Amino acid sequence: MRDGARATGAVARRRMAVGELAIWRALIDTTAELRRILGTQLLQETGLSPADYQVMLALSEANGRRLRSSELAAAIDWERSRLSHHLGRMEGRGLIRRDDCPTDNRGAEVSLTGEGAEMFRRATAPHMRAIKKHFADALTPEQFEALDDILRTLQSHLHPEPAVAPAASTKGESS
Amino acid sequence: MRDGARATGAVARRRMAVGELAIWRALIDTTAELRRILGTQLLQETGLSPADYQVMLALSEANGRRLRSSELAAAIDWERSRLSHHLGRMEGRGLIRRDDCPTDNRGAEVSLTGEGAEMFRRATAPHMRAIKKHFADALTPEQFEALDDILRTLQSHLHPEPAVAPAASTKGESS
DNA sequence: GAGATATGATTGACACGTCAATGAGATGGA
DNA sequence: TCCATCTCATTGACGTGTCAATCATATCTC
Repeated sequence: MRDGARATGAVARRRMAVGELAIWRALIDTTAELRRILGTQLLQETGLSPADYQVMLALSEANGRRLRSSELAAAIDWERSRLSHHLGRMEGRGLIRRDDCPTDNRGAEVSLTGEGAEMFRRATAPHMRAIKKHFADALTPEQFEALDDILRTLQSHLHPEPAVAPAASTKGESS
Repeated sequence: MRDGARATGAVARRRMAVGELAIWRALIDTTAELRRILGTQLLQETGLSPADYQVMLALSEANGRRLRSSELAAAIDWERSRLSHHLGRMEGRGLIRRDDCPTDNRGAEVSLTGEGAEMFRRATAPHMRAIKKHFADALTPEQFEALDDILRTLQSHLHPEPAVAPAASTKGESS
């Protein structure tokens, strides 16, 4: 009786279990704490905020080490206005440059300055070490495997593949 | 050979594996996306931000439904100045009140207004449904169990228990 | 090629978070 | 009692994030 939904195709109408809610809260709290710890350490040791690092990582991995503003926004999944504000601040600090785009006069091409590239280079190793220390060192290979599986499951739940033949979805999400 | 550290007490000096870094990024990205989705929905459906909700949840669960400002900050793990700013905004919107504390003239006692309590009450069910829909419905009981284990492991790694007899730690963390 | 529309990017207003400084009251020792 | 010191809470400055509005250029259609 406790599970509520029993028939195979039944819509799961039961309320969320208290344990599930507790795990949700633990997930949010723990990841927030990890972000806070690593973000503070990154800023203090390297002068770069996590946002700076994300922008510079995308640029340093880009083809030709430069990206159109909107490509950069897509690469790191930011709103364009957020990126525009942030690039303005980073430009003011001399970390990045914005040049006119040769193929589209509306657009801008963003690239690291020499100083920015050097700062990013120096930030990488300490940041990796911090992730290892506070996150990776904690978990066993089995736990990594389980976490990988969980995250893939959550991602495919958030972004269900558009079925090739959209006849009968067994997900029960719609309706 | 692949694991690098073999001797039982050896300090793990190997670099983080690329797979571990990928899982770290997936963890950060996925939780950020979940927070964004749930936060947007909460705000649009109820007019409360996730921060509002957190404050109001702590107040509604508190003994006597009121808390000293610093107790509230501790309960939700916020800096006091952040809380002070946020309470100022919430007070302006009529969600909470600050009264003088009878036992300590420095302090303030925070409580929900009638309107605030009613807004929180109305926000609860939709928010729980959203967490269920986007998070809880995705995972199997086995995945919940694994996630619970992983989060507990991460927490105890972040906050190692001060050993009763602090003689020889086998953690290998220090020096 | 002229006008409607779409797109790339920026801006302004405002909510939010952090840090350092401050004010105001409690506390404890001479 | 008087003063140093601690704690509670707030404030101001500034960096950050979101939303709606804007501007300029590109593109599409006739």
